[in-house]
Amino acid sequence: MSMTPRKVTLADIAAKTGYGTNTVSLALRGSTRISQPARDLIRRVAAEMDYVPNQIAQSLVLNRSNTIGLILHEITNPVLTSVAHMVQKTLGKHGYSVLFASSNGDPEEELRAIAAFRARMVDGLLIYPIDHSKLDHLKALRRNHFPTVLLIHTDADDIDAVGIDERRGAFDATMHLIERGHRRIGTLGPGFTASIGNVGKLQGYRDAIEKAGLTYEAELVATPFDHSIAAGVRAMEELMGLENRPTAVFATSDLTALAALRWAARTHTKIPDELAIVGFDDTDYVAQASIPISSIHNDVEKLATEAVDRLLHLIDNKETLPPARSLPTPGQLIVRESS
Amino acid sequence: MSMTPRKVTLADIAAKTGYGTNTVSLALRGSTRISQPARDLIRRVAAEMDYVPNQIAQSLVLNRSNTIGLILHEITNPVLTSVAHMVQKTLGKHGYSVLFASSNGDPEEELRAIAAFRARMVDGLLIYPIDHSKLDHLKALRRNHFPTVLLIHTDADDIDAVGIDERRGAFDATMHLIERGHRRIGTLGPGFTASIGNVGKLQGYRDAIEKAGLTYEAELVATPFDHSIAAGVRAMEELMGLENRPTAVFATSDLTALAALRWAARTHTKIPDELAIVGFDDTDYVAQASIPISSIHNDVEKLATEAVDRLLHLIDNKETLPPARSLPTPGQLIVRESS
DNA sequence: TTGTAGGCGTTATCAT
DNA sequence: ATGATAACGCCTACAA
Repeated sequence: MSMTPRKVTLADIAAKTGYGTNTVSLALRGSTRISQPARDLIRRVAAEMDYVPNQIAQSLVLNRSNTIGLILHEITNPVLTSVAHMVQKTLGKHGYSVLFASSNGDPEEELRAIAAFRARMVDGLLIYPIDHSKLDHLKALRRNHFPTVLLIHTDADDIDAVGIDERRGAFDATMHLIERGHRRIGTLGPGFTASIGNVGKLQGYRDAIEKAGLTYEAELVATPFDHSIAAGVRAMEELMGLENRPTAVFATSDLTALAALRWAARTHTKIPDELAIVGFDDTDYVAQASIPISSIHNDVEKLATEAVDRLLHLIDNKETLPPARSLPTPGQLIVRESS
Repeated sequence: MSMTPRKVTLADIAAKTGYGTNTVSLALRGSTRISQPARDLIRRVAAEMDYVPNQIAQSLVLNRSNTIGLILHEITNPVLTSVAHMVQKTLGKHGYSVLFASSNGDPEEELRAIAAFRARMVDGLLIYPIDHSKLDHLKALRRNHFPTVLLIHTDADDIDAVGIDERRGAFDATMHLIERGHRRIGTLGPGFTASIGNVGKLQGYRDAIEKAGLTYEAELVATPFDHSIAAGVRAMEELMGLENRPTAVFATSDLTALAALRWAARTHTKIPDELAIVGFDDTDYVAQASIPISSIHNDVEKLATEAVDRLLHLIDNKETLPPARSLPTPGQLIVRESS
């Protein structure tokens, strides 16, 4: 009957060296209060015994877990994937671990994840919320001095946020199409369903349309029923089946941009002459598509490091609670052959 | 000077209700040892005070954190992203949280992540290791009765593993090309660099070549220098610049398959007549490419749930330490126009 | 320079 | 049915 070997604790080292646990604790943390020889001995023995401080015990007494929570509403999105990656990498350098959860577009799951993380004493939260217009539960966190940074852009001034300025990006993309002479421009979700309040891109599209003196028409807004290319193609069919079909389309994600391209290929529609396409996110897939697609490029690395910096700042100043700051990271339109 | 509100504890509820902390603890956990009225009262008060048990304190005393660690060597890979997503979702249902780290292809980082997670008392580890041939540090975890499941397939019999049978998949993909009449078949990394011992796909390719009585030639193995399509195209140029160029190519990832397709488009090479392509992973991107690409499809959901099940089983039986089991999940070749 | 006592929030054991 | 006490592993304050 084998037993799993118990982890070595401060007490074990104390017993072995003859010092008290607290001397050992101080020595390992390099306190000058402990004599040099004692420190050396203790450290050597600790290394020999393969001692690793129990962070759980540390957390309990220090009231700090060196862990932050990352909640994304969907991990399959390549941009959010990159964000997750950069966040973990950056926080790792600062000695933090990352608890990860995906809310799967379900507000209940989002709440559950927040509760679960708080119960685990996370020091702060980075969250890409499901509904960009329902932020009350997150603002409440801030009011309770719980360090929280949203990974979106928001106009709200009572919550910290670092994120892509989707409205602005959508505006730029649409305006670009208008400048290319298009007067009838469709847009392809997803993200347009009413239940999910992420209307930034739709707003930006509308802003551009109206600024150019064109009229916003609901029939020009198509919403794929899921995140597959197939669904995008189907939505595209609807859009292009209109009596007065658009000559250009702003796709709010690269996946839908590829869907538009796919539809064009199947129907032998010339890109960009008969149909212009602009995407969003600028992934490798659209940049290197059979016809390279124009897209809004976002600096994910910068976004992630700024969000992390902000979060760490909030953690270091959770008592004073610095004024909320919303930092939009502007995207940049990359023009390619598709427009 | 505002203070962050201290979290409510068992003691707070005890004070308010007049019971002892221990009675409160039992009542909240529904012990029948506590009278019905007392339980009701305590639960009501706890709810009113918005009590949430401190899992850190629980972890310390129960010697169990209800947290598992997930370490991937690269999160940008769409398959690993799906795995992460499914793992988190499945474990969430079982009440576990997920600590996530990406090792970025650096063995040191992998070790650091493992240490960091153990210090946080994770109950188990799911890991897609960097080097599939250097598993000693992971086998050591198992020997120490630390529940660990690899997310790869391995022939080793002293470590638990649930993962894609890459060798078999590569074999099937290559054999399919052979059956289509190809005699000179190239293969496109990445994953072939010597430093990273993930040679499963290369082995499978070689197995098929040799089984068919063809000869394995090093010049037919091209390795892109990074994970971009551009790098894949460059590697493809090398491959197709050979004096005796291949008529088919097995791309070990969908991204490189797209790169091959891209190269073909640029050089006006007919697919599949002048060049056949088979990819790996079967993402939406290749299925819906301008020419749909054949690929090895893997059931990520099944893989993730089986890995989680296995891990939970190991956690429940960490003392007895059930015999190691390596469960390959076979991929399925989906034939499309590219071959 | 080192040791002792107390506490972080919870659960388990043993009394009452 | 409920309470007191100790323990998990660590850190801080204070005493020696």
